[in-house]
Amino acid sequence: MDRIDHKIITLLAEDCRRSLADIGAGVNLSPSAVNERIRRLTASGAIRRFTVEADPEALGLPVTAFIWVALAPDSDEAAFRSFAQTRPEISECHHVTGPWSYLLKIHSPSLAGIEAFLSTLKERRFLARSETMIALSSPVDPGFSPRGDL
Amino acid sequence: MDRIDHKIITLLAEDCRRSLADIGAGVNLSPSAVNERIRRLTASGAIRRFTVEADPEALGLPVTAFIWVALAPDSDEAAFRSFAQTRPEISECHHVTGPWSYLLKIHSPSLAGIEAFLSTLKERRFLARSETMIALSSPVDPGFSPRGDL
DNA sequence: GCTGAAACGGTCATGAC
DNA sequence: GTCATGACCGTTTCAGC
Repeated sequence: MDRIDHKIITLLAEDCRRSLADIGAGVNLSPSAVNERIRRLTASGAIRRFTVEADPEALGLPVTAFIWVALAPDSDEAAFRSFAQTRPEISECHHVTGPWSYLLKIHSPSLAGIEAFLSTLKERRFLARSETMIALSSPVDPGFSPRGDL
Repeated sequence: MDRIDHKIITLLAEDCRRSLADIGAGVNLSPSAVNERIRRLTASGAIRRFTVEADPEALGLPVTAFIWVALAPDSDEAAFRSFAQTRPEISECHHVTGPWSYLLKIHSPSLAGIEAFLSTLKERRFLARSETMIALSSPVDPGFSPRGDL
């Protein structure tokens, strides 16, 4: 993972469809050398996946919400984590320091969808308490990259 | 934006390097028809960009932090927004409901980097107050897609 | 939106350093 | 071990329908 690998990842992040020749011109390497580096970066996990950033609104998900979750004392934390991984509306789930257990980022078609999601958390007895903040606008946002089939 | 466009975006999100023929097989369309749809989805902004998801740790950014920001009463909010857009360590910036003005997601090489970032916010007189939470682990996280040159 | 042909680009074997 | 060259072949692209 040297400076060249770094540059390659930056170039791919901007546009992962540029040709190996283009990238090679940017890092003074032949297409095949670039290809080999990309193969290694992908194999090592430095590049997780080639994907598209979509506009959540275009996908019918105009509401972005952040939910602070305090897990119920008797809840199964491993179960919560796998729950989070299987719900496509959760685009992020972080175990964080501070008074809350987890921070979730949710994409939803409507506020009613957020309410329904909170109901699900309650039904499954994960929640001790929670706090929800709605994103009004997002000057910087990676958007949405659907995991699974939505 | 019909069901087929939706499916195409989902398939591209999983792996945007699959061939038009592969995608076509998944949606019962010819490669050229798929290509035309992708072109339209990109032109309309439904697909923002073709990119790679990188592992922040591999890029030397093992620390993920969320910073709640309350803007100083006399601060220039437009300036804060463009500041946020130009700082590569900010991977998300959301204007949110609730007691705080903004939520930032930061990738940093170290805790010292977070401290330095907070100092910058103070120096620029953006901050009334802030609260920082460090991500301990992330069961669901899109990772990092470098904007700009880092 | 499909078909078919042409241009392009990714891939891999080979050889140099 | 890493990289460049060049030929092969799958893929994208575009014209015509």
